[in-house]
Amino acid sequence: MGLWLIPRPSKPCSTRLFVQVGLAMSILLKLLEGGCSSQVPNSIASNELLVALRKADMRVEFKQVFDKLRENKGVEMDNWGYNICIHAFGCWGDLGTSLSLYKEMKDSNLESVGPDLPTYNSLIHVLCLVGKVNDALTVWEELKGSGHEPDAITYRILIQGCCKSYRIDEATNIFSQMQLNGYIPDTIVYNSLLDGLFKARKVNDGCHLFEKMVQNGVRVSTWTYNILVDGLFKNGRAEAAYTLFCDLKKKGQFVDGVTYSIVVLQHCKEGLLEKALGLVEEMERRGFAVDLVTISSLLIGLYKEGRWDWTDKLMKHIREGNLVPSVLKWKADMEASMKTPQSSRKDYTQLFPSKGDFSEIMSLINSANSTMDADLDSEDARVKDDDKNVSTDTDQWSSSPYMDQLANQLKPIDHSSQLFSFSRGQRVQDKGEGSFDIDMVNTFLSLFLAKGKLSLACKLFEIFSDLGENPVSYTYNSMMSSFVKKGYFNEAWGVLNEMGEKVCPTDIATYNVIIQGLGKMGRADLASCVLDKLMKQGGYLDVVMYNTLINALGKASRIDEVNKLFEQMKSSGINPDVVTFNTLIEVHSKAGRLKDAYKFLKMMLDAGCSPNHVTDTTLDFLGKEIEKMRYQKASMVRNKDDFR
DNA sequence: ATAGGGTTAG
Repeated sequence: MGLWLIPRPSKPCSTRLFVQVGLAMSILLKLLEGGCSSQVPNSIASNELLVALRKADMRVEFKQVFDKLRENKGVEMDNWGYNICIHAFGCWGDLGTSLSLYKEMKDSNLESVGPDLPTYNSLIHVLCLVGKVNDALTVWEELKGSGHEPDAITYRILIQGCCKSYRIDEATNIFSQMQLNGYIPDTIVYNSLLDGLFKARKVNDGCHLFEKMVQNGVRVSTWTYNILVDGLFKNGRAEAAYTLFCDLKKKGQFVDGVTYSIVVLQHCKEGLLEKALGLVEEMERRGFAVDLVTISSLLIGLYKEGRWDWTDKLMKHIREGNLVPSVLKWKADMEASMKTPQSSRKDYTQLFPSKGDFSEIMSLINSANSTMDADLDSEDARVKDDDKNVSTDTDQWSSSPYMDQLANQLKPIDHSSQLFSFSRGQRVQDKGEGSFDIDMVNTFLSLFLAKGKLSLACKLFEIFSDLGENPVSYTYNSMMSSFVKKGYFNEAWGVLNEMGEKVCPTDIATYNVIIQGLGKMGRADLASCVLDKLMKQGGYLDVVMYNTLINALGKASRIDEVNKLFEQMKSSGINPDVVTFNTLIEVHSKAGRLKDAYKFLKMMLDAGCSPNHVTDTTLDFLGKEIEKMRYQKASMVRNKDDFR
């Protein structure tokens, strides 16, 4: 008892819910034990409980009930039960269990048990969640030809999966198919696609979709406007975004705490701290919660401008709740811990045992290799399976042979095949005072790192590791990124190593840092190697990844590859942004391809992408190069004249 | 179920 009464910090769930779910669970377990006379729970009761446990993110308890049910004392799992479990295990990253449950459903002797459309929807969802969007799409294709009609849920899951993995053209395509098949996309589907378009830097398409949404009479929500405001800001349309924000405020609708948070962040980024604080005061006045995310933006803004004294102002503004006081207390505690020289380790270089040179990267590449080989093996297996099906002609008809194949090729414990998932770090609300909350650690880490205070960052890392807190991928990524920036490659690979040992899920940012590191080490060859494997495994590239790669290749004077990658970027449905263009202009200027550099400048302006201060410095350089070139040409002409 | 912070360019 008591185990499930401890609230999981990841979701803002009420303690009451935990108590209720916990009670329900203890009753059900009692019934299953046969401890309560002859009462036997039915499947509906257990399914309801499983759903509740999943929603409350109570993994351990879910597994407990699941295991009990599987001991097969009285309750048979029905289709609904299977579908709930497939979905739940997938949500928690356990693709293996989901797939074996599917297999079990197929092999079941019970007439009433077998995969149905909800099963396939769950499986497709799970594949998308663990980042295997290619597999999800294959299953979907097979499903369409097997007599199963995809429903609105199938379409929603696929569109969301494609958007999150930057397969924006696929997403748009499925969106049209959905409408052709008579389904009217709802607010959620529109919002998902809208966000995907903005994240892929397709501002015009995004705005167009929004207009279409309004024209078609689809209900727009606060989320829609938040996506729009954020999307405009991030795509260089700050003025339009701010105007929209003000209009919405005037109308007094479609504004919430997140809307303010978005605008506050942008102000902080532009160094407009007073305006940001003014907005915080306003949101407080209007009763919107100033949460940890907003406070993080403010803290980073304040610190970058060196204005710690303004935290008093923060205190004044955010009276409600004890978030600011506890954040400040957190900061004080942290600073106190940093002063005490309890460290046995002398300096940060000893923090991460550097196991040397390229071996980690090579093993990374090798592991990518082996999973690729496994895929090839399974490809063979598939061919063989097909042969078998034809020759033996058993009644092994399946809605999705590919799904069966995925389930069959499964190893008992299969974490290796997972590339990276879309799950971001867990959000911690408020663990109480004096605790080192990972989100705060991450915020302060990036503060220190941004100021180049590596040793402070390492100290913090050390303190909270010693406290037994678990770093998340973000923590590792930002540490690695800073080491790479400073040229401490061994330390960076050390972090990568530690990350692997802690089985911390890698995300796309991890790969971004690796590529960045390889580029800085002058190993663009390895960078494109990593990229290659990534693509072959069905991984995806985001805007940052393309930009990092273009930079790495450019610095290595691999201009042809740069241009190839730029084409690939566009054809895969991702629009270049300011960073892309700035990088392209710089790289081409430095390579002496001044005409090309100019071409990209023109392309940038034509695309409606406004230059920023980085563009200015790059153009200065380009201008000087052009000047030099003219001078050289002129002197060449002079020389020729002299010769005559 | 869908949105906001902390990782890319000079």
